[in-house]
Amino acid sequence: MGDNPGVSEPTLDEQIAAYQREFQDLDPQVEKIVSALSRLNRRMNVAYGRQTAGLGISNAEWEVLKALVLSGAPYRMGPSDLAKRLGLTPAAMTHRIDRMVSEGLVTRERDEANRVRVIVELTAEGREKWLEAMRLASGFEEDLLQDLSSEERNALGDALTRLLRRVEHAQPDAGGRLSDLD
Amino acid sequence: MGDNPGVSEPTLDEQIAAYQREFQDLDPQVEKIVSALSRLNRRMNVAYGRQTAGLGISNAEWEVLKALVLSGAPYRMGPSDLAKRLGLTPAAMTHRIDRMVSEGLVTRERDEANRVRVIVELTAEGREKWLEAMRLASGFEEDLLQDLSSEERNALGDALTRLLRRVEHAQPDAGGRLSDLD
DNA sequence: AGGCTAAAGTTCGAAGCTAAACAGTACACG
DNA sequence: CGTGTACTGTTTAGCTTCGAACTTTAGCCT
Repeated sequence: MGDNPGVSEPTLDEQIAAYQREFQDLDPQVEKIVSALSRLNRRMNVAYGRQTAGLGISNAEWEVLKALVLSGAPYRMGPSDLAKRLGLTPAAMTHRIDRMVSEGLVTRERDEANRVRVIVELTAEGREKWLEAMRLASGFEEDLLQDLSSEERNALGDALTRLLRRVEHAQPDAGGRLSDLD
Repeated sequence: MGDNPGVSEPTLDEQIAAYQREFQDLDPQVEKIVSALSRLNRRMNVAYGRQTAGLGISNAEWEVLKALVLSGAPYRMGPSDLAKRLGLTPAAMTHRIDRMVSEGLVTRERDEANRVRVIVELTAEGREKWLEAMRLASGFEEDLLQDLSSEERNALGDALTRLLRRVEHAQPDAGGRLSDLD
């Protein structure tokens, strides 16, 4: 009895057809773009998750490593800045840092110049982990775009940045804590 | 003291420049696409979240409504099928359905033909909520793509579906519960 | 039939997150 | 100076999720 095809993974086109059946005022061209975007992003996150898991770090930890590396040498940030950057509450950041300190990926110390602040700093091991993850990720990304010519890549990048600009302008970040990592 | 620009929201280009500084083997064209994809997706999810919140439902609930509507009339699915569709464990599904039943969005009843199974069915109110959310979402999406010509939209949709096909082939869904909604 | 295996859904305990209350520190201003 | 105000990071309580054990039912196999 078990097999029930079509439930767990409808094709993109099937899905769009279903949407049109249920909601006529839908531009299939628009919906195709939006659905593909969403789906693509999710698959990619799964792929990243597997790669980082293979290195013994979680996706969450990888995000912290990325933020620290992107901040540039000497790879230091305060917990609140990290939290803003990752789109988390400071509370969540506290726990994440706890974990990462105990795993030797970062250190945490008080800022002697301003004793309210805490400095989270990447360790050599953390940097190494980031590098390994980065190698895997960039390989995967290169692979993903393999079918697109350089012109197509340019056009794609251009279209996406235009969409991004639009969504960023349209929404003045009312909530406060919206920006986050990629 | 407070203001610390550049920490909470680096420009896409700034970010890519930083990546290149730290990791030379990186194709900026590729990274631009990937970063824009990720960022764009996140902003869109935030926007969806606000819209559904305005309707009194959570993003999580909206996903369930979408899955049910997409399944077609009579808008019924089992909890496990829903869970697979949304990429959740059955345990999480149980609780979500509890909530939605108590809010009148769906009903839950045993399948008399096969008493192991449970049937989750959309209520009229649930369908109405879906419709309202859909109207908002499609308006937002139309707005988002406003700057792109029809040719550009076609090219974008085409490029994205090609990427999607590639990522779906490259990863044979080894984990089992990977597919989910958009 | 009688029992074995498989599957659906729920329940239980642990992990991670959020929002809100709570400290501790620095700076401004009377 | 000393007090008020703002800001940083941690703690606490509640919610959602996951992984795994458990219950109930269905179908198979001698």
